[in-house]
Amino acid sequence: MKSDFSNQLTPSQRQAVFHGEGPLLVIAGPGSGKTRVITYRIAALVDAGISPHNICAITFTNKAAEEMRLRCAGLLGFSAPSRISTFHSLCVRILRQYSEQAKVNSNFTIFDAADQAKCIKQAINVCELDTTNFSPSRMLEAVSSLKNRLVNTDLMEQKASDFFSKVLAKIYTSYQNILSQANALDFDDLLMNTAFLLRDNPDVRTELGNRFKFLLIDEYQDTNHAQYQIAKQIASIHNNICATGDPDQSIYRWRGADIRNILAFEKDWPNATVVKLEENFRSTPNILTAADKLISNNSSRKLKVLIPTRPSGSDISISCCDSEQDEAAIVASQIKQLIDSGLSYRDIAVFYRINSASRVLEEVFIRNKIPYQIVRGVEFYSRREIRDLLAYLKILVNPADSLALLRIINTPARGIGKTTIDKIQSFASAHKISLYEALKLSDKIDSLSAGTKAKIKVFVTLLESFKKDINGPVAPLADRIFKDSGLAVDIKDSDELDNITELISAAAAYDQNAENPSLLDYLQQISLYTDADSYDASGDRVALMTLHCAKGLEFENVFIVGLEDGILPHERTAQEDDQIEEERRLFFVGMTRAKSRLFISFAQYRTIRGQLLRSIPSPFLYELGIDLLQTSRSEGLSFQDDDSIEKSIMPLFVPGQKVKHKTFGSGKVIEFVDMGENSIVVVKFNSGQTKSLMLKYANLSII
DNA sequence: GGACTCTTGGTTTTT
DNA sequence: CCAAGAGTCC
Repeated sequence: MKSDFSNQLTPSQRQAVFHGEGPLLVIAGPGSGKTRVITYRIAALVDAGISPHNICAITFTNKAAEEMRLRCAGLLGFSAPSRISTFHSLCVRILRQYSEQAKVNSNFTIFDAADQAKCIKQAINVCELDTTNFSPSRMLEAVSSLKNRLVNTDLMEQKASDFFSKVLAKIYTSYQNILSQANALDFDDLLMNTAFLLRDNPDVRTELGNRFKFLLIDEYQDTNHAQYQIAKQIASIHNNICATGDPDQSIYRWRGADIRNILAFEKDWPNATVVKLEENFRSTPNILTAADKLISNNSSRKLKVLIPTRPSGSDISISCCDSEQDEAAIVASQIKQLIDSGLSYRDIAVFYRINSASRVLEEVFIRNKIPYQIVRGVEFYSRREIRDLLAYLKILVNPADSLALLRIINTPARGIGKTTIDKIQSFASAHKISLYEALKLSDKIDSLSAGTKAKIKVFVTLLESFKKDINGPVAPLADRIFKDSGLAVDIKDSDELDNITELISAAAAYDQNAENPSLLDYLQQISLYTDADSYDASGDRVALMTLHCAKGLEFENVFIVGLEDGILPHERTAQEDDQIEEERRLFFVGMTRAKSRLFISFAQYRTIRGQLLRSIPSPFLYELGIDLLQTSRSEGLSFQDDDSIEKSIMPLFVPGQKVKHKTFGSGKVIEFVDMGENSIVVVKFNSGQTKSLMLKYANLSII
């Protein structure tokens, strides 16, 4: 078998694939065949006599895991599968298996963002605080960051010294209480609890270390502290850890990812072998050169070169558009040209910084009959009708999940309204029982009328009647609940019905394919599933997605839209240099997805929250080392040739010149980019902010 | 109890 | 601009 693929690999790839025991770090640039190396490494290990059961590979997304599983099965000839999954998925399985030591109930519900939002609001209320001063999203972010850094509530309460930390500790504790009452874990809990489980139980650590004798982790640059600890604990038993990643592609710092994990790998594993994969098999030199110029503006990085292996290709196209509608139309027409030249829609992707940017593209694509597919974050499972049906399933598995119960107690309407629910809730908290138990005991709640009690009884009987089927396949149960609960009658439009049908057929597929199918496992797995995982490359459609979603993918032709200051880099990141660097990496990731052609565009006006605002090209554009004016002209787009008027003002804005701006105050010119009428002045204001301003609109005065 | 209107506030990226 | 929540009316 070795000979089967060793000749398909470069020397450094071969070194990584056939590396035996001991820690291994693969620093791999974009398009270097990193995923392929991991896949082959698994095969090579099996070839060398390691049982597939003893291999654990961790990918960044479910989609990546699925693909790797398929490829491995191909290489290994469908022998027993290795454990290939995301960190979260792995943790769910570990927590279920060692629920006792981890101090959780194995039938826990996984709370998603919407559930979390409800819980944090409740927690803020319980603490008698105001959600205007302590905004739910901010507090949730803070709690999440604590968990990612493995700070539990006890530790936080000890450590909290200042006012904000004390408040946060209080909210954190009551948030955790609410979750534990519902027998629920959020995404971060999955990691934190697993990390603690491993830390506090040497037996479990040894057992898992022996089970997963080889641990491979992809996208190591985007692991957070909790994930880092989990990996370290498991691998500490045998040192057979293989991490792969690219510090230049770290784009999840905001989610707790700690780039230091990959930078410090050699310190953590002193005898580590380091393999660099610098050859790029994906993109043309034109694209790589520009991407390299861009990323070299980042100061905190491990120097790495991109070695092109492909022949030279087309220039990068940069389009200056009037508005976002104009931009979408230009993208559409460029796509049509590509199609006319014989390419397929499936070879084209459009990337944007923020999800909301997809709307105008969709509208224009529909008008122009361009088939497309939006690869979005979570969408499908957050649809109302889907959540309703899933809530029925959840309450069957985990009766403590009051959030699910509250969702369906009167959906479809069955005459159990707010007043009744309030009464049941106070009964439940008075007797320290769950909402569902209180429902069952509704006879004992004196304040309820006989009619209401009867309605509750019908509802409880309905749920109980579903319970006898929870050990069977999921799809028939879901179908039965949909019909018998009355949800089916409530369905208004055909889209909703389509979604339900899709859910049920997905459940049927689960019943068929899962290793150990059960309703509990199904619910826990789909909680980790996102629409990004549902990207289907088989359809002949243009893929639309955020730059974050684009990670790990590649396309012949890539469009990146909205290269404007405030969008990419996003204005919320404009404050700190390291955040700007992450935005730059994000753009770098987007660019390096392109194999043959790269189209970049920006609009001069953009409607933001209903307001038409003037926008300025992204400072990143000037870092690409491309003559913007020339490129744009060659595209025949809206750059104007007549720049004679502005030329005369130009020499005034040389670097170092002090200027004054109406809103930003005074500052110093750092850079002047001569683009005639569209010239840009980069000014560092005394406030500390650096802004790129369009000369003709900025109304700068010389001081 | 439920449907409707009005107001307010919030606006990045996702496992 | 949009979504969520409060408030109002039947």
